[in-house]
Parts: sequence; structure tokens; C-alpha cells
Amino acid sequence: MIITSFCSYIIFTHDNSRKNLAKPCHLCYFLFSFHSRRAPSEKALFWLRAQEDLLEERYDFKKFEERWQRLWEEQKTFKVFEDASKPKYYCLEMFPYPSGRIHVGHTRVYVIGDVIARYKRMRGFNVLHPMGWDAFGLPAENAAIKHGIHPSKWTIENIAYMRDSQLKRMGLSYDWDREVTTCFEDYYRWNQWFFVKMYERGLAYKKLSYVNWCPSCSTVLANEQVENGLCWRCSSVVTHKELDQWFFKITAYAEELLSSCDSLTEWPERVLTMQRNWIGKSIGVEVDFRVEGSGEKLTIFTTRQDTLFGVTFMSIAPEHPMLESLITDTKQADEVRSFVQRAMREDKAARTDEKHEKEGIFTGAYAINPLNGGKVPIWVGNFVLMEYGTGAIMSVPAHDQRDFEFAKKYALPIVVVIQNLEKTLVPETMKQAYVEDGIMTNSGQFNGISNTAAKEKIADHIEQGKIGKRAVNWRLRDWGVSRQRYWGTPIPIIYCEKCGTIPVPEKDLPVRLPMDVEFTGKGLSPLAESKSFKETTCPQCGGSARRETDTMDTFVDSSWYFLRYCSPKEGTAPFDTKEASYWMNVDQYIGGIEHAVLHLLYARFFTKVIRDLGLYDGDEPFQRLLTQGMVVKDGAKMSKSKGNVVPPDMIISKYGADTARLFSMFAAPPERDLEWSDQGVEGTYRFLHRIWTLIYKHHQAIMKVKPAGREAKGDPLYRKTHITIKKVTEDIEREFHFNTAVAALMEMVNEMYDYASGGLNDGQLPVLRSAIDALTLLIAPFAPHFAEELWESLGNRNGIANAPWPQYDPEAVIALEITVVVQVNGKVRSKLTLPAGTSDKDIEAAALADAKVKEFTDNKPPKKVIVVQGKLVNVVL
RNA sequence: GCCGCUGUGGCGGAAUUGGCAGACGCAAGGGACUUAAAAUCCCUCGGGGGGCAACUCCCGUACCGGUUCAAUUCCGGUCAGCGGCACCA
Repeated sequence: MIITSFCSYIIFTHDNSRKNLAKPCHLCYFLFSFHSRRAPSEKALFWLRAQEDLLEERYDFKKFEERWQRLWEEQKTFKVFEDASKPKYYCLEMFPYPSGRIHVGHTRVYVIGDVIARYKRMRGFNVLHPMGWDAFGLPAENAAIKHGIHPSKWTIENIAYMRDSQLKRMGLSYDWDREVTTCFEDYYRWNQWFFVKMYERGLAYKKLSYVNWCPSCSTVLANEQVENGLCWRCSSVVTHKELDQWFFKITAYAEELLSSCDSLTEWPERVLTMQRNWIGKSIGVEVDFRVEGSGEKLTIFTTRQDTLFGVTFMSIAPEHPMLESLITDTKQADEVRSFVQRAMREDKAARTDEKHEKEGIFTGAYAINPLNGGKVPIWVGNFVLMEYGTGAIMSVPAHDQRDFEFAKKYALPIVVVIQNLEKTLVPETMKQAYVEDGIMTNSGQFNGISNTAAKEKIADHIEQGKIGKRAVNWRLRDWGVSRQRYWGTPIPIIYCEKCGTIPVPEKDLPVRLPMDVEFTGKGLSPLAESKSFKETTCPQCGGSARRETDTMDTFVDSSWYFLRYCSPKEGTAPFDTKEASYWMNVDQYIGGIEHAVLHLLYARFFTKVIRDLGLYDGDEPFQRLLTQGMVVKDGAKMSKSKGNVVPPDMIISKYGADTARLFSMFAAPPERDLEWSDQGVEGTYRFLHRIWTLIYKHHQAIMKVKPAGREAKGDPLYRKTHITIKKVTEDIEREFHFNTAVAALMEMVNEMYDYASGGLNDGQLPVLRSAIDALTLLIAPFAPHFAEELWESLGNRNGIANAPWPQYDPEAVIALEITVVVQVNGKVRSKLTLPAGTSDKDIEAAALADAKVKEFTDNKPPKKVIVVQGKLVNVVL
């Protein structure tokens, strides 16, 4: 005894990791053998192991959460390799920006992902569950300007804190060996590689254009990064600047990005709608209007070619290139020029606001309607956009509300070409444009047919007469990727006076971000001011040249990181094609709705480009998407500025990671907003205590018995156990309803308390044991440390993380008795308890014989009796 | 304006295929244990009425209407909130 207690002392203190518990540790073995002068007997070994099966009286998470985290890490429990013997499952949460401190609003998404990953692992999947850092970005650079810390130092310190003090303490089952950090050159060099490949294919190009400019971030923004005219990051009012910028030709994939939305059947409809709206496909025709008295043609785009006969004027954008030629030699030329100058001085955002006053001026020129030869005046309109369509529009006041108002304002004619069958339209008395369907009128050979039919016929006519063609217009613009900031991937381009624009050759990649730069926050970006970075030699002629000093939008980094996780150490390519084809697609992607357009659109685009580069054979990266709700507290989104943040470390210290996880899962279904409630956290903490106390109370007794099997079929707790296994499994499988899964576990625990309250006989102990086993397994994805500790105390030595998920016994969930609800005229009047399998006829008879039913039917014969199999009887009078 | 989503107790939320509305939890109230408190355990808990009581009746899922033996669930309309798109030709 002295020896063995000495051994257990060694196990608990010296080898706290309990690594090789199937055998005593070497030191114990040695000591034991030394004292007894023989190898330990089986009996003694069992005693050693039994030490492990002791259970603390009270649930004290502090005693084991860290230990399990360390064990998982040491044993590489979550490290994965390609394994053809198992089905693979790729579970991914959108990776975080390392902003410093996260709060429980951020950790919710990781817990959701972790529950899924742990569940799938127990279901026998080979689960890839990686984590990394979207590490480039403005806050790091702003910190550098404000506090004089280098962005690299700031970022790396934040990553260390978030990883070690926050995420790891949540017990998240990541394969940390696959950690990806986008600001490291082994990652961003591939951004540059993609850039060069895209440049070679004409998918990356530079052009001078009006771009969105955030004065506060002092950089350009993509269209997707402007929300209601404000910067997506800092909410400053976005202005416009004419700059020479790099673009990715996402519009080349517009058609596919739109049409393959239909294949994303496991994405929320909301996200798909937003993407479809954003891409914005308009189908119509382009029509050439000859300018009277000149050889020039003015091309317009319209989706309403059925109204072409009703055109009474045309409008062009102030920036339209034909403007000068239209107004030369006209008497109002100067007046038009001053109007145009005034319009162009106005800010784009203001000009394109709906409430902005629509103004125009007649140019003095006329165009000829190619369908009816009609002569229509050409106006300049401040509301016509050069970026959409052709920069020129036809105006049909009778059938377009905006044109109608413009015509009324400037006394332009109105011609009805689609007649309303219910109430004849008369231009003089019209109060608004008629935009419904109707019958063609005033439209030459097309009169009398419906306007919907006329659309096709007129489009045919235009194409046959070679006066235009069918055309498609997109709302989607090319993705502006140049950023005038330091902390991002340098754009790998060299400008040579002799050779022009030259991409950096592959062998010279990466173009490293220089570390010795100054952060003043004034003037140009640190790169543009760094001589040693800027000055270089031309890779073609060897002459002096200069580097592009803009960096790439950080959304480039996140557009392909999910592929990098498949082979994060790959040094010769962005990723290993074979590994990627094993792991991809991402089976489950989880992230916030704020990326419905931004990141999710860019990542889809990149995947298609990568496919066309021949590196990957899929069309879409994310099979199934879950957009989790935000975490709110005191009625507001959790945020530093609102002062309502709850850091996970605080909850972990007070209640433990398992409570934090369980509450996040229980308080609301994942896609809905979650109200953080301190009392709710207490409640889930109490629940874990309740389980612990129950198991502690019966620990010794149940350790002596084997779990019950099918022979216990008739036992109510056995039945509840299997109902719960079924319910929890189905709730997770069906739309990840973790809240109801946890509720089911609570119900089961309540029933276990009832079951054990009156003492347990020999038949009941095994049933309780099997209930405890099942409960421990079922709660493992939600509260993994808690489950591991209990699982070990129940005599299991291989950890619960890879233990098989329990199966329910279909026979056990069938009730022996059924409760039939009896209604009279649709109102519940009685309930009957009948043996399972009672025929409909017998159920009906029993219902009609019921005293309560007789009272309500007053012994009158029922008009009709409806019996729902084993559930309900409705007696209709 | 167009499109989408949501609306259930004091609160978070259940109700899976049209079949017992309010599971589970929080808060609240009452009780047990305790010198006391904490912890724990038990009971009550949508609204209104009747009964000494076991109990029982009526109303109730934003609002109005419809389909149905039966509607939180399906259909039509209204209102409110949230989100997306919007001078897009």
C-alpha cells in the first residue's frame, strides 16, 4: 500500500499529463518493482489505474481545463493527414483579424465551428479544422503611427495573445500545425504570384478612373467596401478621386458568379440574394441612334426596347466623350459647357443620390430614332452615369417615372406606346408614367401585340436591321485592389521608362515589404517614401526602374487562404493540388453576414481564377455556409466603443471554458442574434454542476456494473437515454440546432435525478451507468474538458475526442404506451393512455367511451370522428 | 419603390410533416435545510373567470379575413421591425 500510494503520488504530481495510463510511468514501474522485487501484478496495475477513476467531489474546472488543453496539444489530438480510409470533413470559420483583444461576440463563431468539428470527428470523419490570421490591415499601421510600434510587432504580439490567452483557453480543436499568417512572406509571396499570373492573363490591369477614396484611411476602396456612401471600416464619408489604379477583372466572371449561385443550395437564401443583387444582371439591347447632320452614332442601352417608339428625347452623361462634337457650332455651347462643369464639380456620391435634383440642358443636337425615323433632341442630364451602360440613355416619359418627371419639368413631349386595357392613357392627363404591361400602340408594325411579346420581336428587328444588338449590362464593377498603405502585400510590378510595365519575374518573388520605414501618418505611404524600396532595376533591360509602391487590398489575402490550409508548408506553389483535391471543398463555412458580398464574392472569384489556372478542379469553394448572428448585450452589438464587451478570458477564469461554450450554444440558434446574459451564464454553469454532482453521487456504484443493453428496453431512463441520443443527433444534423440539443440534455439530466431520487436497485444501476456514458459522449462537443475528465473517471483511457458517437436503439425509442389527445370540435377535452399499437378503431371506441367526451357530446352521435394514428382523436359534432 | 427575413409569456427561446401552444433555461414569488447567509433541493409561474377542494371554463402565437374536423404552421390582406438593392437606363 505504501508503494502504490507513492506511485499514485508520482502520477498526479510528477507526470501530471497522465500520458501512458495503460501502464504506470517508468518511474512508478521502477519503484514498484524495486520495492516488491517483482513486476507489478495485474491486480496492482488495476489499482494504479483505479486511482485515475477517482472523481473530485465538486466540479472544479480549474483543476483540469488547462490539463486537457495541454494533453490535446502534446498528443496532437487534432492533427490531421490525408486518410483515404475515412470520409473527410473540412470545417472552417472565417479567420480573424488580429486586432488585439477579442470578446465573446468573436468567439461565438469559433465555438459553433468547434462543436461541428468535434461532432463530426466523433462521427468518424477525418476532420480538417484549421485556424490562422488575416494579419495585414490598417489598424496595425494606425497603431504604428499613433504609438510608434512597428505594424509587424503589433500584429505578432496580438496574434500571440489571442492565440494563447484567448482561443486556446476556449478548448478549440484546431490543428495548430496548419496555422496560416497572411503577413508572413511565405504566404503573401503567393498573393504576388497570383497577381502576376492574373496580369499575364489580362485579369489584372491598370487604369485611370474615378475611384472611391476614404480620406480618413487615406486609401482607395473597392465598390464593395463602400456602404451607403461610407467606408466599411471607419464609416467616414467616401469621396471620389481620379487615380491610376490596379484592378482585378472580376467582371469577366460576372456571368458565372451569377449563374453558379444556383448551385449553392446549402447557402442561406439571403446571402445569395445579396450576391445576385450586387452582380446585377440586366438583359436588354444596345441601339445606335444616328446624330442628325453628322456621321456619328450615339449608342444607348435599354431593357425596355418595347418602348423605343415612345422615345421623345435622349440624355447623355456630362462626361460623355461625344459631348463636345455635339455642341460645336451651336449657339448654346457655352451654356452647356458651364452646366457640365457645374455637374462635374459636384461630388459623385451627392450626384448619384436619389434625392438629388435632376437637371438637364438641351445640347442643340438631334438624334434619329432608327425605328420610326423620328427626330429627338439630345440633352445632357446630371443623373446619367458614364459608368453604367453606354453613358447615354433614351427617354420614354410615358413609361418611365424618372423620364416622366424630367419631361414635365422641361415641357418635353409624351408619347404613349403601351396602352393600358383597363383605362386608356392620354398623355395630357397622365399623372405618372405607366410602367405596367399592355398592348403596343403607336409602334408601327408592332401595334396590337403585347409589349412582352414585342420585346423579343423588336430585339430581332434591331439585330436584323443591324441598328444594334442584344446586350447584357452588369452592376458589378471590376475590383480595385490598389491600396496606398504600407501594411499589405506589395504589388509585384516594376515600371521601366524603356520597357514599360513589367511584372516581377517568378524567381524574384517575393517582393519583400521593407521593415526600415517611417510611419508619420502624413503625406505618402511609407513605401512611396522609401527610396531603397522604390528604386530598382528593370528585369528586362537592367536599366534603372521604379517599383509600384501600392499594396494589395487585404481581401486578396482572404480570397484563397482556405486552399493554403490544405498544405500550409508548401514552398513551391500556393498549395499542393493533390492535397487540395482531397480536402476541398470546405464542407462547412461559418462567418458573419457582413461578408455576404465582400469576402464571399472575392473568394468565389479567386476560386474560379485558380481553377482556370489549372491548380484546382472545383468551381466553388464553400459547400455549405452558416452565417451566425451577432452577440448583443444591453440591446447593442458588443463593441469596444459601446463599452459592453465581455472578454472570453474573464468568463473562462470565473466559470471555465465549458460554461462559456455551452452558454453560447444554448442561448440562441446559431444564425440568430444572441443576447449575452450574465444570469444565463450562471444557469449553464449550474447545469454542469448538476451533472457532476449526479455522477459523483453514483460513481462508486456504477463503476461496479456494466452499462445496460437492449434487455433494459422497457426501462423509462433507458428509453429517455435513447430518445435523447436521437434528438441531439438530429438537432445537430438538421441545421445545427444546438440550443434544442442542449435543452434535450437538460431534460435528460432532470429525468436522471428523478430516476435516482428513490434509490436504485440492481436492475437500475446499469441503466443509470449507460445513461451517464451516453450523456458524457453527447455533451463532449459542447463541453469538451468536462466530458474528457468525466470520461476518464468512468474508466476510459483513450480520450473522448475520438470516441465514437453513441447510436440510438430504434426499438428503445418506441413507447410502450401512447398518450392520445381527445378533442371535441377541435378543443382538447381529454387524454387517454393506451398500449402502443392500439388500432385506430379501438382508439376511436375508447375516445367515444370516455366520460369527459360523453359530457361534451351530450350522448348525441358524432357527425365525424378523425383519428390520427397513435396521436389524436377529434370528435366532430 | 423593389426584393428578402422576422413578429410566440416579464426575458432568451421550443413546437421537426397542419394535430396537446409556451419544451429547456433565465428572472420572479413561495417553501425546505441553516443560528444566519451562500450553495442545494422542492413547489408556483401567459391572461381572465368559477369552485372549500380534486379541479374546471373562457380568451390567447402582431392585426384583419380565408381554407380545414383541426392553423404559431397553409393562403390573401394590413401593420411594425430588421437587412439588401435602388436616378441602373
